[in-house]
Amino acid sequence: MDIFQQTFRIGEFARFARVTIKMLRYYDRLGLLRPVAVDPETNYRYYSAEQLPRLNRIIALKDLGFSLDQVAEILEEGFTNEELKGMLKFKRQEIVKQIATEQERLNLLEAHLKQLDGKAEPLRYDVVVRPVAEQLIASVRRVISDHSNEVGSLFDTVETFVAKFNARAKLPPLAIAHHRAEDRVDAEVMVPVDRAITPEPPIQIYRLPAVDQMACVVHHGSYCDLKRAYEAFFEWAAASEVQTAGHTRVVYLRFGATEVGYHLPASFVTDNSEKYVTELQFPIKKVPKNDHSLT
Amino acid sequence: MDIFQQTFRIGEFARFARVTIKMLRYYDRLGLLRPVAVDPETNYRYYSAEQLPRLNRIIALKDLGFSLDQVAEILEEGFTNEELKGMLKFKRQEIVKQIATEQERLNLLEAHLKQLDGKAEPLRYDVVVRPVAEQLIASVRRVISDHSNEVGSLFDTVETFVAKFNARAKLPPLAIAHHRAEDRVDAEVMVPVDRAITPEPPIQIYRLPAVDQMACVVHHGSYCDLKRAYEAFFEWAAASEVQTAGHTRVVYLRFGATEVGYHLPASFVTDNSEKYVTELQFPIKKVPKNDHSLT
DNA sequence: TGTATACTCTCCCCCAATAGGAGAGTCAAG
DNA sequence: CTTGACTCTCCTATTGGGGGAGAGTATACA
Repeated sequence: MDIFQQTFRIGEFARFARVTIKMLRYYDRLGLLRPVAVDPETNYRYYSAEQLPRLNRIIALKDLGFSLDQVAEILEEGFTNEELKGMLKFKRQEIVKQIATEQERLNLLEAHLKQLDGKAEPLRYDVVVRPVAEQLIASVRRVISDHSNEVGSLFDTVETFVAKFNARAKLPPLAIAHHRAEDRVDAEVMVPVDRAITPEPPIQIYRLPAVDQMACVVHHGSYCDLKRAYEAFFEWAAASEVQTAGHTRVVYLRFGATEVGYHLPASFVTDNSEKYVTELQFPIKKVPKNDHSLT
Repeated sequence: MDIFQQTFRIGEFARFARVTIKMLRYYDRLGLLRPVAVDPETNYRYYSAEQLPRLNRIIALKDLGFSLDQVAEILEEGFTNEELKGMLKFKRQEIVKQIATEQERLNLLEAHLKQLDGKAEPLRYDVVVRPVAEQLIASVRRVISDHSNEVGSLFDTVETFVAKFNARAKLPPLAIAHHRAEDRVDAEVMVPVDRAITPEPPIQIYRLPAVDQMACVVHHGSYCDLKRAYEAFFEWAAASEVQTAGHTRVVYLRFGATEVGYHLPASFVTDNSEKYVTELQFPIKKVPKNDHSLT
């Protein structure tokens, strides 16, 4: 035994390197840092001081945010400096993105706090931001009286048309108010379809575009109270410093005496309104402003 | 069956809510969101549109960074608004801290990139920042000639003294250069002890303070090359925008013909220097500057 | 009425990077 | 020889689900 091959047992080595024993065993198992010797009888691991630089490199890379798999790869493959720089730059992108999400989360939280401020009772509405996929729809658009039940008959028209082709997709019907003025509203009602069927005026078939950032609020109860949901959204939007970026979609998840996705009955106006479930969807974008958080 | 109790199967409900089926089943298992009905024969889960607000609340809270356990707690316990605000503020602290760590990681990465820049061969040294615990040590301090081997005999003195009390802690010996001028250096050599023994001049016993942010560089090889490790650290420090904040500690992990933690032999100067392992420890602090990333 | 297809169920394993602990064996000192 | 500190392997748990197997179910269509 060369005296220079003198070695440490795992606990001592861990103390010197300021890592835990568990980590050393784990790195051994991964093949990241093998002990210089293992007693075949006792399975005791023996480490040498010369392994400290390698361990330090492992920890340095780990601290930079690389996974242990990636660390292993970097240590094994003899990457050139240029390749390494490429990886670091990629990692940097990831971290920047990560910080952005955290910042976003922080904004959400601040908005929530602001909304809570000065209110005694808990919030009734939760605004959730999610991407919404593109969907193929059949629609009809008309200027109607705001307080009539003409919307119901419009839905009836489209649903009947779609039913003829048996092309109803299992998604809820929705509506958009393109323009609103003095009790008149330019409304478009839409019914999802599962394939492109031939349109027949006034019914159109097209793809309702996907929205990446859609703020959604679910309202439960009569339509009379729907404005509360709108108010809740606008309050949230002000606190979150976002703007609407497109038409609001009103999604009818449950209405009248029927579930969404099925044919509308004539009894649309019977007042079972306390059971209605409606989702408001607002496409949003951030209010442009100077952001000091990232370079 | 009341027609208003009409329900969705899990797939349809998942589509409407834009969550995965797996998530719904998982939330069911956690008791976060139970289906309104489960067929006792088939175990099919049936959901109602009225559950969407609750699901949305779950998702909103999750998006704020709460764990599902916490979400469950918030939903079950009827927290007052004040309590909820407290929790949100606590969460905010956590996120701010999280962002700070990510920012720190980013700085590290930038430093690494800068260091890599313009160099062809891979880096020889890795700087690792870690906390170092307080340790009780026996030390002796003297102004000695820089190139003499007086350090060796100083260690010898202290180790011998400590050995008398059998108080040697299993940690490596270290040294600090308090002042250096023209081939003369005011050096203090230290040997860790595991209990307070009575000092005997010139030997002192005291607690070497803990350092929260210690930049560590391990050097492997002859002491002649140790300056390269210093250079590597200072380069890193410049790129990381940190300053040293205290005396540099030189930790002798392997030296001469002996491992650390044991008695120093007289053969200290025999040239087996290519096997030496030395760690330089630099207490650091961040360079104060305006930080726009956090309010 | 049979069948094809889409849907759902439970159960089990997987992810990353460890931490904690059980139960057994080992080392060093007194 | 004993005692206490150390080490070993193996198992479990963490978070928030994803993937898939194998079996059963609902529904539409012929």
